[in-house]
Amino acid sequence: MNSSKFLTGRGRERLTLEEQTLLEDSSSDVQTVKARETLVRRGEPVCSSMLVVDGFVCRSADDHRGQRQMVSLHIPGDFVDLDGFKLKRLDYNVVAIGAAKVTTYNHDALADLSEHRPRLAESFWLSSLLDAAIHRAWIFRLGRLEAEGRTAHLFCELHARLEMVGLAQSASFALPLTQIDLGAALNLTGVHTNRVLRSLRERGLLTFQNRKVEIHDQKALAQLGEFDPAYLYATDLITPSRRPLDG
Amino acid sequence: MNSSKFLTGRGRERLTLEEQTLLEDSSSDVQTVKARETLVRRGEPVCSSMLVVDGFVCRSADDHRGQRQMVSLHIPGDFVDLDGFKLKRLDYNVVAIGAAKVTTYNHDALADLSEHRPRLAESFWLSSLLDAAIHRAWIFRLGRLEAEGRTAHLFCELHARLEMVGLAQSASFALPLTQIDLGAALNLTGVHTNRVLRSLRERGLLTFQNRKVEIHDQKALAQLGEFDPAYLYATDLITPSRRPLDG
DNA sequence: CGCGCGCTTGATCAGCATCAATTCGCGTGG
DNA sequence: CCACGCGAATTGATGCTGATCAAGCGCGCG
Repeated sequence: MNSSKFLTGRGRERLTLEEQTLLEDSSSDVQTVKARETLVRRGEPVCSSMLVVDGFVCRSADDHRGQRQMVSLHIPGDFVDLDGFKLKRLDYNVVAIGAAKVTTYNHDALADLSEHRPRLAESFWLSSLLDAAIHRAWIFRLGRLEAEGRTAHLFCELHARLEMVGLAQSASFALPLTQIDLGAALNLTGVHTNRVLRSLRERGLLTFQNRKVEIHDQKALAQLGEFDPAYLYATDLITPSRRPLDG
Repeated sequence: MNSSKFLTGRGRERLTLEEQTLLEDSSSDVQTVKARETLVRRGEPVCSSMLVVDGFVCRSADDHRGQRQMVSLHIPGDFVDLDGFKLKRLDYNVVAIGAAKVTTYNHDALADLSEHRPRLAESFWLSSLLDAAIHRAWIFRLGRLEAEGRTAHLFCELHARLEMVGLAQSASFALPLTQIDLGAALNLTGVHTNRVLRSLRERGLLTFQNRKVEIHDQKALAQLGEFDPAYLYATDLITPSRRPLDG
């Protein structure tokens, strides 16, 4: 595997090779974490931030009865808790979904980098802005779509995001979530998630089996989920049409 | 009214007076906008960002049937669309709620400021991070709480945020939302919002009448809404216990 | 003074939760 | 090699939360 691979994503393609290398050199060795492992607990002070190298990691919050709400889902190339760099503690738990690989960046190193390399600081900010945009899409999804639409929308988002970092072959991708995990993201019970998936399968839109998604009718799926990928700012990020603070 | 008043909020109390003045000098004159006015439309290119000076402004996204989902609600001192500075277009509509006053910051001016004043750039980033944290609370609220809890949680959040900028007298504050607006934030119909408000009133928790909220039992309200204000990072922001990048 | 918007209340309906039971796949140990 | 155990998937029956439909009320404003 190309060693610079875990630096792509979230607009970091726009950094110069030197900047990418500088960033990568500040990261720790790659650590492998187990499925369902809680990596950081809500409220704890943090002094480093985590980048997903392989697999999926989510942020979640628990209600009074211990029920989990997934508040975001991160793919390779995503920082999971970059906000900890500025806020020094997290308002969510960080939990691995399936086995995953991560690297960590010490906050001292990040402070050093962002002080001397404004473009790196800028890319951190950009990453946070994309996070927020994705959060807004999740709010929209929970609020305005019903079960099938929510599910369709999430699959469209994941497909689009994975495609941006080269992890989706045309219309299929690996997704190591259980149906209950999916429900925790979509605010559905496991039982109902199962029924929705069956419906989507029977309608010829997609299959989700053996931790693998195959999208059979992307257009219909996007329509059902009212999915408009504009909020992922894909073209803006990958094509550096106009660089900020720089000619 | 103190002219520096509209600079407080979102951690900008931590800036030096000089930095606050510098920022304020970059803003346009205060503009008054009408109730329900759409200030920026989703997808349009933007070249300035807006700070709320007085009143309330929300971000919203519409579904296929034109139904609005409010994705965030901004109070005086909040930037509404600072992400437009980096992303150059918005993934949401900006809509005034009730009459409001705003100032705008030209993106060129912001670029200039953040280039020469890293602490200002940092405060912009921090503001984005708080936005994201609030988004996550909204996701949690929509996902894990039912109607009464959602409503309680939102009122707790608004009370806490308004208190941070000195706009809540102990347990009451102005809130120029209709019940339908509230429903658009909470994902409830106007009819059900009305029933929930009645229930909360009858239980002695709060009243919301004549665009004014009075909280009668804050503790019970917080418990019903499972509200933990940690995600607002209030103490961290107002008490500069440890300044980043600076002694 | 009447029109419209927001608030209020009642009746019915639908989406999804909940409860319950069975099956399937897979790793583990006898 | 097979019995066992456990988590995940699947399916059926029933109930609750909140949507929808409908109607009346209060009040500010043109």
